[in-house]
Amino acid sequence: MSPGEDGLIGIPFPEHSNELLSRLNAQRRTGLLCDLTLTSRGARYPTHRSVMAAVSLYFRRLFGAEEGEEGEEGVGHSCSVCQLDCVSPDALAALLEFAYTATLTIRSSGMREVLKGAQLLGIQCVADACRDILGETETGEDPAEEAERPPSRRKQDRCSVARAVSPVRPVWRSPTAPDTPESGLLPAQGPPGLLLNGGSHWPQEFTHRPEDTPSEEEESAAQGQATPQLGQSQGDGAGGGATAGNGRKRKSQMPQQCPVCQKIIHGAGKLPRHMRTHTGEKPFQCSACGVRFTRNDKLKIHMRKHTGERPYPCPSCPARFLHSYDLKNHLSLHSGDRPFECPLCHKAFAREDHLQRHRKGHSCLELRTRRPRRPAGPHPPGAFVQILEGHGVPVPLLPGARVPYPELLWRSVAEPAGKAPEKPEGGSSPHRSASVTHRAWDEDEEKQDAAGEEEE
DNA sequence: CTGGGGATGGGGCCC
DNA sequence: AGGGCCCCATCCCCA
Repeated sequence: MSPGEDGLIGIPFPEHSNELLSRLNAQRRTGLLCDLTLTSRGARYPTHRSVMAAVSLYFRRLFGAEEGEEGEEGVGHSCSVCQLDCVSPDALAALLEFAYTATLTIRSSGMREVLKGAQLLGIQCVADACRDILGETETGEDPAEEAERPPSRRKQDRCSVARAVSPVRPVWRSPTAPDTPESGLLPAQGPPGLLLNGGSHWPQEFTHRPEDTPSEEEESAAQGQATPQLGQSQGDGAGGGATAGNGRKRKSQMPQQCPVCQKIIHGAGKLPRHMRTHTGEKPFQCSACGVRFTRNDKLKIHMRKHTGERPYPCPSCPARFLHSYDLKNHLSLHSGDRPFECPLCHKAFAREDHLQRHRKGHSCLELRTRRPRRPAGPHPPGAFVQILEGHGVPVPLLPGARVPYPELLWRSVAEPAGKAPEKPEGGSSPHRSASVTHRAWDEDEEKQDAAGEEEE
């Protein structure tokens, strides 16, 4: 195609932020490029000013990185060590870990210290998470501002203005004045809580994730709320009628938001289970081999290895399985069913994940020049986007391969209106997705046909 | 590259 | 409300 002058093309790299953070964390661990050392009661933590300023309102103020303060000479320019004895070493370590990994890993017993540290440093989402877990509510909430918050952006609630007023002042040391702790290096108005007076621009800014790109979780949450009747389709049509037919009728009540990742967890009592994915806690230990699990139902299945129990026998052969879904997969072998067809090369798979793998890899390089007019099999939504994603961007089309409306493809990538590939809309049961996806497919097909006819 | 088994995490139903 | 149990989707690993 001729990119020419018809506008900008935005190619998203979803992994970039993770990789960036990961590399920054590696730099922190090795001390590379660290220009700030935090200390607490003798413990020293090398870190990066820019990261701390990005995650902490306190440091942002301190370094003059707050919006509109660029002109000022932030105190941080002359400081390389920040003594934070008011925050316990463990809490400080946890907060730093959070800053560089977006995951807070702490013991329950240390929660209060972390909360205190998060309040002091103006790391509001952590403070909120700790408060949630501790069952506390933030004091001094301004009902007026609360009412102003758009209800659809709950995530921002986590980033509300820090109002915690702390009497504790961190102590600064500078290489030039190592022994003059409070030598005017503190922000004029002290700790972050004191600095703030309800500045309304701050909640938007203070977040750990890009604001404009809806997260997976948000999307799924939004989807769940917008179309609850679709969300229950999980057991409806999973290939071959594996379900007993009674179906799962409705979302369970009480969806809860994870204070760490903001994901909406559905089902009463499921949040603690989810939280263990963040904390890494594995309270369920196998008495036979000592392997630990985050969930007791997983331990129970694990125990089948020791007992030799394989409760899912294949009716057609002697095979027995540990899991019901293994049997389900296995049964498709007997039936010969291959309901998952690659829309590019039409190769069929018995398992959806195998199709996904096939499409993600480079195994499917054969682009059809013309699709069947009304495909019999299911076709995932955003198939064209996946053409691009499957082969990297930009697309190294095979010689002779023809893609009508290439700009359409680019636009699909640049403006992923429906977050195409990760999770096929409305689940992935082939029968269900067929009805959902045919529309998108047909639209594309019409355009494609039109283009094709033009060429002909 | 594909087939197959296993692991992990989320959701629904039930108690 | 919390937890047990089950099913599901997805990912990883190995042959």
